[in-house]
Parts: sequence; C-alpha cells; structure tokens
Amino acid sequence: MSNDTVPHRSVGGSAAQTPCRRCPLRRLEAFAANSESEIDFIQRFKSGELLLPAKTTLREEGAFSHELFTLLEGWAFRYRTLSNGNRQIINFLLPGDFIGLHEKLSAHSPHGVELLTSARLCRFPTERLFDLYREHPSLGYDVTWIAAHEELIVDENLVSVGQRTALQRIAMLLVHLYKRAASVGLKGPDGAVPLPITQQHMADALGLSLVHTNKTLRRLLRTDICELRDGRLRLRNLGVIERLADYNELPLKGRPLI
Amino acid sequence: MSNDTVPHRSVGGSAAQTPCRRCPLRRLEAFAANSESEIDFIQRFKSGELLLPAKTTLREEGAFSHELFTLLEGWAFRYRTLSNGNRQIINFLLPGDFIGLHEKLSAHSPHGVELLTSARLCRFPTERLFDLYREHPSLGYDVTWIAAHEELIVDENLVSVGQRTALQRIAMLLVHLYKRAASVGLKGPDGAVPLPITQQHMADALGLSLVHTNKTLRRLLRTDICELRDGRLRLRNLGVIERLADYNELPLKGRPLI
DNA sequence: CGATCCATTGAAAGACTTCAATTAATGTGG
DNA sequence: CCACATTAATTGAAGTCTTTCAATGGATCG
Repeated sequence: MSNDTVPHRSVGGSAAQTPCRRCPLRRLEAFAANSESEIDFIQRFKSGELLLPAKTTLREEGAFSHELFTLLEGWAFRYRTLSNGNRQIINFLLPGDFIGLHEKLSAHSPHGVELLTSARLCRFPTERLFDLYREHPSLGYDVTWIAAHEELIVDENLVSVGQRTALQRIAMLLVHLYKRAASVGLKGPDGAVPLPITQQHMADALGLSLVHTNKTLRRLLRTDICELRDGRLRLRNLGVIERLADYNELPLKGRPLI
Repeated sequence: MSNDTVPHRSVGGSAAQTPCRRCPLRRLEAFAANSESEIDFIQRFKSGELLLPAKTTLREEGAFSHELFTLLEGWAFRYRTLSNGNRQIINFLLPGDFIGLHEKLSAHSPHGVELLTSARLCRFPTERLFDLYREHPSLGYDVTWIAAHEELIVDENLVSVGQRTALQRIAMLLVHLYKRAASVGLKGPDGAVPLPITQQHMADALGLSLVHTNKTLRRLLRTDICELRDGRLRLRNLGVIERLADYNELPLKGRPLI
C-alpha cells in the first residue's frame, strides 16, 4: 500500500507529446475514424500528457478528483474496496480506454484506478467536457458510446462472477483480455499478448480466493488450450476456450476514441 | 417461458398519453429540471407510449431491435442467460430509467429486458437519437450521464456478487432497491415500498441458488431489521442494514430524465 | 379440484475458502 | 557480492459456505 497518488508528472518537452492527429491508436481498426475538425478539437481539449510508473494510483477511492484521461499506452484497472479489505476489480483498462466519466456523478470517486504497468495518458480538463458536446455533437455521441460500451464489459464481468464456475471465469477472463489486447495491436508475431496481471488481480476480478484461482488456473494451463509464461498469454485454440468459457462476443471494432 | 415479445400495444387515445411537460416523474427531486425547450424537444422526440402487462419480454436476448424507452411506471430487469440456462440479472429498472442505449453498440441485443409488473413506457425512435445531441447538447450530456449512472449500479452489483457474503448481498439488494424506489416516490405512508420480485429474481441477481437465497433471506427477516410482506418492503432500521450490507451511497438525486 | 407458481425446509454433496508452509524470483543495503 | 526482506506462485489439508436433491405446504386460477 505504498503507492503514490498521481504525482502528475507531465511529459517534458512538447516533442515528447503525441499529436492526436498522429496518435498511433487511430491507425487501428479497433477505432472509428474522426473528421479533421474533430481531431483538432480533441487536440485542443487535451491539456497534457502524463507518463506514470506502474502501481501508481491514478484515482484514489473516495477522493475528490475530476480529471479525464485516455489511456494511450499501458494497462490499468478500476476497483472498489469493501470495509473488510476485500477488493473487487471492476474492469481492466487497456489502451484507448477513457477514464473518469463516472467520477462526474458524485463528489468523490466511487472507485479507485491503479496502473498495472507504466503508462502514458492524455489528460483532459473536466470543466471543458461540455464544450465537446456543444461544439461537436458527434463527439458527445461518442462519449455516450464509450460509456455504454464500458458498461457492456462490466455486465459481462457480472455474468461471469454470478453464473460461471471458477474454471469458466478464468477462461473467460483470459479470452476477454486476449481479444481486447489483440484489438489494440498488442498481439506479437508469436501470437501472444502481454498479460501484466498477477493471480491476485485475477482473483479480485473474478470473486475467487487467491488459492483457488491458482489451483484452477493451473488446471487450465495443464491442458494445451492456452499458455501463460513470462507475463505473456497465448491461446492455442480460441474456439475451444471460448466454448469452455461460454464466451459472448463483445463489439470491439469501430469504437470511438477520444 | 410463455412470455410474449413486445406486442407493441400503443396507448389508445391521445388523452391517455402523458405530456412530457406534465410528466409526474419530473416533479420528483430525484430528477433534475429541464428547460422548456428541452422538454419540448423530448416531447417531439417521443414517438408514443406503451402499456404492457407484467412478464412481457420487452427486449429479447440476441434480437435485432433498436428502440429506446423511458420507463414511466412499473418495474423491469435486464438479464443475460448462459447456454446452461443460468440467468444473471444485471440490474433492475425502475421508473425514470432509460432502456436501450447498449443495443446500439451491436447488431443484436446483448441482453434481454423483461417487465416485472405491468408498465407504461415512452418510446423514442433510435434513428433520431443523434438529433438530440445536435439540437440539444445538454440533453446529449444527460444521456451520457444516464449511461454512466447505470454503470455505477452495475459496478455495485458486481462488487456484491464478487465480494459480499450471501447475507450481505441480500441486505444490499434490499437497501439498494428500497432507496431507488423511495427516490422515485414509491414509498407509501407506511414507510414501505413495493418489491415486485420473487426469490428467484433475487437469486438470479445475486448469483445465489434459490434455496440458499430463501434460507438467508429468512434469516434476515427473522431479525427486526426489515420486513417483507405482501410484496412490500419496509426497512425499520436503515443504519443497521446499511452497515450489515457495507452499503455505499449512490447518487440518486438530480439525475437527468429523458 | 387438479395445475401452477412461489416459498420453505431437511439432508447430503460439492465448490470454494482459509490456514499454513514452501519455493522461486527480485530487489536492497551493507 | 552476499545476507535479508519482499513479492508471487504453489500445494496440502481442514473447514465452511453454498449448491443440489427431494419433498411439502400455501395460494391462486380456470
């Protein structure tokens, strides 16, 4: 629990900043194209870029903080802790994900956000969010899309935790993160994607104990359906593991990027 | 499983329709005020009103259907069924809740929506949703707010199912629905609110078996913390049950109404 | 009055958690 | 460069929460 709260280290020279127009994420088919004027607006909306180390608490639970981010590079997760110390990971955040919408609904953040890896983030001032709706209704529409899409992911997590067996939950998590990672260009030539999470993270995301997570994951890895080594995940037979997990396809292409 | 899919019975004479301006929900402090011109827009946006009987399937899982509704009166729930027949209730819908945003994200609806009681709904044509963003950015902003708020509720359900004990989950569900119902004016002079759900619904929402739900609910009701009779719920000691459930306050006032 | 839905309860079985302890890997300070 | 602390993964064993199976009673309905 020695994590720092956002020291807000901005990226030094403007040279280090990524111009929205040349944002590497925009080249992916995962994201829908925007018009030049929309991208210009986003560029002006953007107030800076942050480079933060792994384990940084980007948002403290209950903290008063209204800032919006887009995760450019790196992984993070959203979580909530109960008074007995139990932590539920609500979802994982990957490049392209938008952070901070919910915090606008109440004074203090209903959940925490922590980085799993070092990360690069675009920062946006929340006070100007409404300008976005006013000046570019299509971007406002996009923000709604993003919010609804994120809910679909949480819905699916809820279905997992509520109805799937431990083995299915783990399979589901692996397929889900594999696909999301692949969709943002993280799949290497070896067909593997990075999976920068510990078994404790899995356990907290799936509502399982660490021990049971370990035993069940081990059982899954003993088959040749998938492989998890050195923080990289490879799914050898997508069909089989999807059926095992009772996987339900989520829309991952053509989503908006702010 | 003999539920009909939306027969789309529109309300007969225009006399039966509720003019948005005089919408009874707008008088509640649960909802934020809108300008005259916003309300006018919503009125024009609205394509009709439906009166449907309990148990109607408003939205079939996997169905191709793009329609938006606001629940005016009555209760409903959103759910997803796995291939083994297990059903997870994702959340409950109460008056004022907006229905159908997520369906825009993929061709077929990722979940079903079923009515718990007979209900009155305002219908909106999805094709014109973008007009709303263009003509009234503030309403677009509201729609995002609604989407984000709904996710907060699902987040909380996920925390319950993932981390709370059976007793806590049930307590949590009761407090949560009690507060939501009360916030939309459903609390009677006796301090009780309607709770039109069976124990099977509770079980499906909480990821518990029916039997265990029954035993645990029984255990809770044997205390004098709460009372559930004839489909009405009364919480005698809100503080105690909130502590038991490790309840976390959700923003329930001043939310937008479309 | 039989059919159906919902609630209830006992008992046995099973999935998952907790407790406890070990190994491996990595980092830190002297 | 080595001792020591820390983090993560792993495994066995015991205990408990939850599920499944089975059966009953009450209420409503045509």
